[in-house]
Amino acid sequence: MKIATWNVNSLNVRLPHTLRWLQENQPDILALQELKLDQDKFPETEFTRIGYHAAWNGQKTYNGVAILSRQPLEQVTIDIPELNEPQKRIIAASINDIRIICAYCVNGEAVGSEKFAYKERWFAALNAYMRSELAQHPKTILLGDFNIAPHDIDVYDPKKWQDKVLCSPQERSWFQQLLQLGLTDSLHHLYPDSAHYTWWDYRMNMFKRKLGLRIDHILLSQSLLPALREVQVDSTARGWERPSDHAPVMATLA
Amino acid sequence: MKIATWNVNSLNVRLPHTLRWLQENQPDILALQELKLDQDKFPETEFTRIGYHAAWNGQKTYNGVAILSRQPLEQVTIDIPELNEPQKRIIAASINDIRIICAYCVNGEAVGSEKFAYKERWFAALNAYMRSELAQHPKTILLGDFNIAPHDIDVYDPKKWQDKVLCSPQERSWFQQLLQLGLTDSLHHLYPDSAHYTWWDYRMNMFKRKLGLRIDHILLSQSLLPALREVQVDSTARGWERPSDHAPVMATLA
DNA sequence: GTGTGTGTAG
DNA sequence: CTACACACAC
Repeated sequence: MKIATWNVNSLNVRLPHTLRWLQENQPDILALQELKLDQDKFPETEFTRIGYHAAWNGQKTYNGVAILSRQPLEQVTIDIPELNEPQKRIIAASINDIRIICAYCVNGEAVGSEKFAYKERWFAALNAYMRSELAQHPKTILLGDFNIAPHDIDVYDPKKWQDKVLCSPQERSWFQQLLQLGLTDSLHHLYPDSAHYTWWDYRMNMFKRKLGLRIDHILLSQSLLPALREVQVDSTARGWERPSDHAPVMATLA
Repeated sequence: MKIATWNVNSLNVRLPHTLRWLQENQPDILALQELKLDQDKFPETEFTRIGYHAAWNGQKTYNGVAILSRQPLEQVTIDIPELNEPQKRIIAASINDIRIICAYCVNGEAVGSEKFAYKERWFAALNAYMRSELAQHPKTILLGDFNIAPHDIDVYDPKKWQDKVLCSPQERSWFQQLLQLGLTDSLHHLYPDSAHYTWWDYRMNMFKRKLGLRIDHILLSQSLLPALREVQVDSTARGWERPSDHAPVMATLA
């Protein structure tokens, strides 16, 4: 089974990219973030036409997440119940016996900012939410844009990024607290010592210069970990015309 | 000699269109309107590279005019001297013994509006300016976007446009007052009874539906009129990708 | 509808 | 650098 995540940074702009990527990579499941389109603007038929079911949690301009799946989506839920907020960052669904949670985590702007304080509260809520999901569903996958680079190996210039947003010790501890619930960072698990970036800033030719961060992740619950075979970042999609600033990440399970 | 006019509606966006049109049509002179770029942003080398001299009167965001010519441009002047205004709507130059005045005339928004009153004042100033130019230069060509459809034949639906801006009796009288200085509307002179549109609103598929207006004109002084051979509107350029809403108009002189 | 500027967000 | 909203012009 192939399961992937991609922050498309506007599905309006990136619909052709998404369709092309699905056709070329044939994942069973694709989690999308930053749709940036309203609930009634989701191009469902474009995906059903090529054999994917879809569930989405849309919002105009900002955020917005979706799950595409070859198999039907069941028990679809949106948002974190405890967290009363208008931002559409979470959608969850069960596909066969696997619980999929697609997340677009808060960016946080800068360490110490108001948005950073919100990021902390948001990750605390995500942690509680995942504790509950894991209790209900032994086979759980949490994937999406975490806006956290968990280790220095995930950063092209760790010194420059030290204590900066996406890389700060606080954020990394929030990420570790998720793992402590019984989740495993699949790419890090397979390749703990190699650099794999998933996001390159649009500015200053960061992609051409291969200067990126790994902030998109696929986290597996313990019962799924033995099935893990491969995790790959498809950076070719970052090189397409008018690309997203993120590349898709795909895990293969036996 | 071939002399043309084109309102490109942003030379930033339409530079490729302009270069392509020059290559394909090889005019001796091309007058451009609505450059929408600042004086220091004009892409001069792009034109010199393909054999055209250029003079321009640039303005950020709005207006802006230029003259391109295979022969050198002399006695270049900008604006209407009498009219103290910041809008860059006029550039004039002498090419051999012909005086070329490129004009982007005021639109006027709606009959009776403040901008319409400005349009009246502006055309009065243009009239005085042209009287002076014609007195100095027997061979004179005034061309550009006049924002006036001189006759009902120049309008796809004269009833609908009756008394509307671009077609009102007042505006048509301002146009006629220009002709009374000794200028001839070259296209109307050759084809007084046929419809030739030069502008189609971007909205409502007006170009596909062939619903346009003739508001871009090439006016010749009396001494040039005997040399007039042909005037053509190149509406194919309006059908290109990401087109200007205006088509180029080209006159051929013996 | 298309363009431009400004502001916000990433 | 890219995307979006809004405002304005045509």
